[in-house]
Amino acid sequence: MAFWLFKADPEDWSWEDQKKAGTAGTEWTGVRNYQARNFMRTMVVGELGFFYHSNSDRAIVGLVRVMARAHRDSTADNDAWECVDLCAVADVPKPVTLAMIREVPDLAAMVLVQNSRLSVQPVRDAEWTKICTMGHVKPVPHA
DNA sequence: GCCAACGTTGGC
DNA sequence: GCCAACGTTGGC
Repeated sequence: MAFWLFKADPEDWSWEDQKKAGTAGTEWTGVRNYQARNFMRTMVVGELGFFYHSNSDRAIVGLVRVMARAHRDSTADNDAWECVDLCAVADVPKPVTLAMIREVPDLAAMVLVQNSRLSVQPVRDAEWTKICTMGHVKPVPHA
């Protein structure tokens, strides 16, 4: 099971919006980048990801779970673009900011740090564990 | 609001 | 297939 990170501009789609959307899963629409799409294609139902607020917040604020494998993005005007379905699983009680992440040498290799432009990205196991600790996240079982 | 980094487009 | 020009993202 792999871990992921999903970026959202909170002005477009915030963690509050994700939580209000319920537990059935909502389409993670709008990705128009092949690298990000390809990562979504490899996702499996049950995998977990961080929900990251870009722009004004710049922090990991929640955990999400993959509820459906990649399928056509209904908001796209061609078949090239796909999305997975996600649902909110848990709050990060103490949001982990980008600034905090940058201060931790063990997290310097994170895609979040290395490539700020990629909106869907993998997270290494050790990075996942470290950030969960920093955020006071209670252990969430893999579904 | 600025700008660096990156991805995409299109001319050749 | 290369690369310059352009648009977008996102950190600051």
